[in-house]
Amino acid sequence: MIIVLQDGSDIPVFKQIRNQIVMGISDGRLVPGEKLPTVRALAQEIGINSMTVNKAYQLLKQEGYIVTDRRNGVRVKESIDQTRGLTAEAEQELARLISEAKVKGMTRDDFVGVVDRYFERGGK
Amino acid sequence: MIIVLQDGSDIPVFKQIRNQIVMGISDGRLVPGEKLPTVRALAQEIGINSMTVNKAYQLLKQEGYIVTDRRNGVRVKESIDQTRGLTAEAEQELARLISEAKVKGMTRDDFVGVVDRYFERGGK
Amino acid sequence: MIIVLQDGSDIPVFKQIRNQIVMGISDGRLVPGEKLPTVRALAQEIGINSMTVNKAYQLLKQEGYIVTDRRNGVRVKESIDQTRGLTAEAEQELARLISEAKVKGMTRDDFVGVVDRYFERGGK
Amino acid sequence: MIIVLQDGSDIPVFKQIRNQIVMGISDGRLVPGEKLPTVRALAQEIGINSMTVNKAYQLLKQEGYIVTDRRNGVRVKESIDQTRGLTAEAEQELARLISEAKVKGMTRDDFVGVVDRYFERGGK
DNA sequence: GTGGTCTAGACCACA
DNA sequence: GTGGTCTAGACCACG
Repeated sequence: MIIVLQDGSDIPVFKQIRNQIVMGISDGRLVPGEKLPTVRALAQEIGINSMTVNKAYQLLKQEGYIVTDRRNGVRVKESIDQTRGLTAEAEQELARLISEAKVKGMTRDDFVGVVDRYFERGGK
Repeated sequence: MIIVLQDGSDIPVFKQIRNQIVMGISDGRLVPGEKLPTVRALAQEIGINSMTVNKAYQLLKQEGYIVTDRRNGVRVKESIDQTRGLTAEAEQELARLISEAKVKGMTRDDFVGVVDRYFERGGK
Repeated sequence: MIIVLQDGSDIPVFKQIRNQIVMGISDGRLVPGEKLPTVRALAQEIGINSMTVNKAYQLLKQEGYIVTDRRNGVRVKESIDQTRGLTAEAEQELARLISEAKVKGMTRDDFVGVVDRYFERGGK
Repeated sequence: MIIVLQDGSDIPVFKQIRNQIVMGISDGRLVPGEKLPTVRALAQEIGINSMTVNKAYQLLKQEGYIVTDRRNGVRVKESIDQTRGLTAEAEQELARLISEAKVKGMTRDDFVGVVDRYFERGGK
């Protein structure tokens, strides 16, 4: 799996990495148990400092998406918690996106159309 | 309309103001043509630096949500562009939220349920 | 409030800082809303790098003990979640401590005696 | 007695082994004089490097929980020191756990309730 | 060789 | 001036 960083983005690099890995898991490009690149390898591959990669991995670990282990390196967690709900933070973001959609005249069906487009993407 | 700042939020204050005004327009608490408080008045009301309010207004103006006028002060724009589409940035954020929902086991219908909950809120 | 680092400890510095601040809140030496030293100030005071202090503050923020804000600096959170329960991790540690106590012949009352000694310490 | 390693734990493997053996002695699953598996046997059983098992055994020996003997292999010590006290390190950890409990609103009785739950477990 | 920690510097957006 | 991010290097315990 390839990580692509946006250059002038206001999203910090470590969060871009985190986001892309979560999306990779979501759409099946990364499968449970799969080994991720080592901190150093990924850092070199995308040309950044290894502490930044480490920060991304720490975040993913804390969120329960991966496990890190000196023996096995870094792996996608076998069983990710199926809470079937958004975090409060994510829901708030969604509410904002919906507000912005409405203000530009999008109907509920317009919006759900976009949702469906992304929902059908990738694994399952 | 009342602006409420979250204390320890990681969202910058100027963006919180901007977001709340957009949401106010979206749900009808602010109507086209309605006069907004002056920079100084709003700054004092919520107890922050007026530079910060100014920044929020500049952003809203640039995004086409409000118009400023030396005579009339700041008003909600009469005709906000009805592009009926999300910005590329917003769509990318939505894609990320959907990924996170999927990875936690939410189905398309679960997600659309949340969308509907927010869509029915407020004006229109 | 003074932070004292143990030199040869196997507990990382950032965690020592985190622990001492939590204990400070617990025994009333730090009160809700109280301002903590800035990242740089604390770093200089205890003679370590500011990134290490930052790491400690990030952890405390994530755990809900403090709020950080560009306007106000760092403050003890006003309302810390009163879950009235230990984390799974903490409970596991306690279980281990109890095992070690039992194996050395401590009775339940011996152990509760030690608990009481610490429980009565500091603000309620 | 079966040793189970936690996959993504931040506790080093050798310490996990040490802890589980101490807990085994504490709750009676291992009795004084009982023979433990050889380093090599245990290493193979749980699928790790024998250096790691060796490290755990060395630690247990140094702490006075087991004795090693060229003829008899490794055995649980017949008479473990009944100091009836916690090590300074353990007491410090307990103090920290109590702080964290208090800060989350646990009362002394709440905490002692958890202690009792674990104290009644297993032998004695 | 791995992840984890720490340092000494630097730059940035925010307020 | 504040927190937040990032770099380039280093050291450590673990396995």
